[in-house]
Amino acid sequence: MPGGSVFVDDANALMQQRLEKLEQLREIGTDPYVYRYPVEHNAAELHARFEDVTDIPEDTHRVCVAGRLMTRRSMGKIIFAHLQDETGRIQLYISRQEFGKETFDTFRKVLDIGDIIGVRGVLFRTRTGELTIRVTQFELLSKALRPLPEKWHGLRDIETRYRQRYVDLIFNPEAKLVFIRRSHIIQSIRNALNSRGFLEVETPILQPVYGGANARPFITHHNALNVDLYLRIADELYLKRLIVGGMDRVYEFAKDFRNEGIDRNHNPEFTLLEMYQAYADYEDMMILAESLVSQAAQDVLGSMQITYQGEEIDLTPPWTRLTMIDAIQKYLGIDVENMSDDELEAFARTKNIEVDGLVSRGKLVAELADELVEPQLVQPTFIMDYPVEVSPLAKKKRGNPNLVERFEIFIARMEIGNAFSELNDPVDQRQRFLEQAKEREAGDTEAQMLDEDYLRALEYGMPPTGGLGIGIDRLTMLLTDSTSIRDVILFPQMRPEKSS
RNA sequence: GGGCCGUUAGCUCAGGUGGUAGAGCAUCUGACUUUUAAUCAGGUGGUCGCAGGUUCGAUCCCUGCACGGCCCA
Repeated sequence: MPGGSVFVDDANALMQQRLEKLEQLREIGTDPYVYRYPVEHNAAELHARFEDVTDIPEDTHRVCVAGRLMTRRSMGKIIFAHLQDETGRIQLYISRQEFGKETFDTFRKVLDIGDIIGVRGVLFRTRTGELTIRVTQFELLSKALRPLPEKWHGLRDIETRYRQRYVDLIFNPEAKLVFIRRSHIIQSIRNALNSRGFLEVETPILQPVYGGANARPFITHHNALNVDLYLRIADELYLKRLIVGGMDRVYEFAKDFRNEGIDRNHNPEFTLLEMYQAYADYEDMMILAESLVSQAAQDVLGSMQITYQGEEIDLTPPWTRLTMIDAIQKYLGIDVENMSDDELEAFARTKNIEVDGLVSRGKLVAELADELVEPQLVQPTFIMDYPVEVSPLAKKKRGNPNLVERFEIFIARMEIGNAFSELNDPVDQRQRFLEQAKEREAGDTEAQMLDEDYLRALEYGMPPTGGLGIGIDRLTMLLTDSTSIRDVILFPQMRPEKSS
C-alpha cells in the first residue's frame, strides 16, 4: 500500500492515536514493521537461571529478548515496563541517563502497550528483588494498532475469547496451557504408537461415500470432477482398506466433520484418533487404550491420578470391564436378558426414555445404557458387547450372534473411545450395510451408506483386526479439567459475526 | 427446538421506581530517578446489541430479531 492513506475499518480514537504514531515513525525513517530480530534469551530461561542468584554482578549478564510490551510505569527519568514473550514476562528498566531525552521519550510516548519490541540490556535485581533488564538498546519490531484489554482483568468475555483466540492467548496463560497440553497429549500418543510399530498415515478427507460412523455429513462439490463429495465423518473404512493392503498397524489423527449441533461436547469439526492392528481383537484394544490414555496422563500431568471437576479419577490400568448387560444390571437393577420387549419398553418409559422410533430391541438396550448408565461412569470403564443393531462395522461376539465385540470407554461421564473386533466377513458386512439402508429408508438420517469399494476390499480378505478410536478433544478436556470442548479447540465453530 | 440469563467507553464492570450516561484500568497533558494493579493533578472517549412499540420523555417498561452463556430435548 505505497503512499496510500492508512485505512482501518473500525478505528476508534485510541486506534487513531496509534495510527498517527505510526505515521510519525515513518516520517523519521523508522520502519514500524521490521524484518527480523536476533533474539537470544527468553523470560522463563532467565528467571530459571537466576532464580537463586540474589546478587547479580553489575554489567556481567548481557541479554537480548523480544516480545510484547504489556505494562509501562513511567516515573519521570526512569520507566519500568514488562515484556511478555512466549515463555512469560520479564521486567525492563529504562533510564533517561542511558538514552538521552529524545530516545527516552520514544519509549515513553511513541511506543504503546501491545507493541512488539526487541531489547538488549544487562540483568540486575531491583530493590524489591525482581529480576530486571537494564535496557541499553531497544527497537520497535511491530506496531500494534489495537489497544489490548485491561492489564488487571484482562479478557474475560467468553465470546471474545473464542472469536479472538489470539487475544485470549496473550492474556490467559491457563488457556494457553490447555493447548500446550493438548499438543503434548498428541505427542505422547504418537510416540507410544510409533514405538509399537504403528505407521501414521493420511487418508482422504473428501470422500465420495462417507462411512465409519453414524452421523450426518457435510456435503461439498468438486468442480472439475463435477461430483458432490462428503467431508469425512470418520476415517475407519480407509484405514481398514490399508489393513487389507498389508499395512498391519496404522493410525491417523483425523479431523472429522459431523453435521450436528454444537454444545459443550460437540464441535462440528473435531479430532478423532483411529488405529487398527491386524491379528488383534477388542481385548487387545482394551490393553492398548488403557496404556495410551494412562501414559498420556503420566507424560503430561506426571500422574495417572487426576482430578476432573472435583472428582478424583484414577487412570491406572487395568480399568473396570463391564458388559453392557452387566452394567445395566449393576446400575439399573434389571436383567435385560430375561425381560420381554414389552417389559423393556415399559421400563424405559418409567425412566422417560423416548422409545418411539427405536425399532429394534438392541437399540433400546443401547439407549438405556447410553441414557442411564453412562452418566454414572466416573472411573475409567469399558462397556463391552454391544447389540449388533447399533454396530454395523463390528464383528459378532464369539458365542452370541446378537452381540458384537465392541467396547466404549467412559471416563468422567464422557465417552472417550470406541473399539471393535473389526468385522472382516464381507458377506456379513454387506448384510449389515443392507440393514443400515433399511434404517435410512425408515428415516434414520444417520444410518451408514453402503460402500461397494470397501466391500470389494474386504472380499480380498482382511486379517482379523482390532480397531480403536479415541476422541482427542474429549481426552484433552479430561486431562486439562475443561468443561467445554471449546476450551480445547483453538478456533471453535461460532456463528459468523455480523458482517459489516 | 424449549426455558432462564447476558449484551452499557478499547477492557472489566456499576447504573433503586422512566427524567441530560458512571467508575476503575487504558489513552492524552503535566509532575515524579528502583516501580510493579506505581502514585498525584487535569482532560478526551458512548448508536447503552439491532429494530419497532408505550410514554411529554426509554439504558430502564413491552414486542420482535441478532449474538453469546447455562440448563433441558
